[in-house]
Amino acid sequence: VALDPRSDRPLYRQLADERRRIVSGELPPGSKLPSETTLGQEYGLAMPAIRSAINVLRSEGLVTTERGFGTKVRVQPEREVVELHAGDRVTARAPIEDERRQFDMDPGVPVIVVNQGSDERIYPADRVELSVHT
Amino acid sequence: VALDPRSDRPLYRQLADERRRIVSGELPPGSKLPSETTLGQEYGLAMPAIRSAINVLRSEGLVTTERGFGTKVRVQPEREVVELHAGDRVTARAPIEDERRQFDMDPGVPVIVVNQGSDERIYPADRVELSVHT
DNA sequence: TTATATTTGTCCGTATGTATG
DNA sequence: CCATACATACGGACAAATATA
Repeated sequence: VALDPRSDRPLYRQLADERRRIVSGELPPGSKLPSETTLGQEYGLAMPAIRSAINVLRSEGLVTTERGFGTKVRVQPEREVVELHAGDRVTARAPIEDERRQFDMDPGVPVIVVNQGSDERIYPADRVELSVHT
Repeated sequence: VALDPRSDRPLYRQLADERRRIVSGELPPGSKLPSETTLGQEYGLAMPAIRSAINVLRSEGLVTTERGFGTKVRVQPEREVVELHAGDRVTARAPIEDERRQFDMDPGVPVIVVNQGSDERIYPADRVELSVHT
């Protein structure tokens, strides 16, 4: 909780280290973070530093932010099991804006791309688990 | 190239639409973008808007930025083919900072997680292509 | 080697708009 | 209607890394 201004690490990255509390489950999915102004007062930082830290957590898919409401720990959706078949090739990447809109994806969530021959299927990575048939 | 200040879409997102030039290949991997100050003059925007637009492209894995040098179209590494086996389960997500450092990953690149039983393997998504054995 | 200019990184402060409750 | 909260955009300042002369 103590930020060190003399450290080489920028303050907003030190603040983003509070992700420990999310990863560990101390802050459960759906729980609300303090507002940006509150965080600014608590840590003695101005808006830009606070927003940069939250941006880091958002790009890591750990939190979601809604305008006029606030930032909360992201709730993961149910995963649908998708069977892979012989010859399938799988990659993943960040979606471009069109794909994020099309699939209504949260920031920080990748897409999984499955190719078979010339056929290509795209899935939001947080809504599927690919499984190799036994 | 024409930004519309009266549009509902924020200026930095309109500017990020220039990603077309990267996706289409008009700007090939490795090519350098104009500096932030140059872009600001060209589009009549101040630094924050320019930086926000570049942030979007960076989080989409389309460009990389080096301090003191500038921003260039990201060069994709070679992909190693990794064979999947019966019972493997595959997901993908954004890496947290520790993982990005550990694997020396560019911003905007996800990790692919392969589980088999209690065993878990993690790969940088831009350096592998998973393949289901025929 | 040294020095300088360029370029991005990291903060601050402020103002206005818009969505939510 | 009002208060709260985030989104967008402007401005400035200094530091650090890189490239160039």
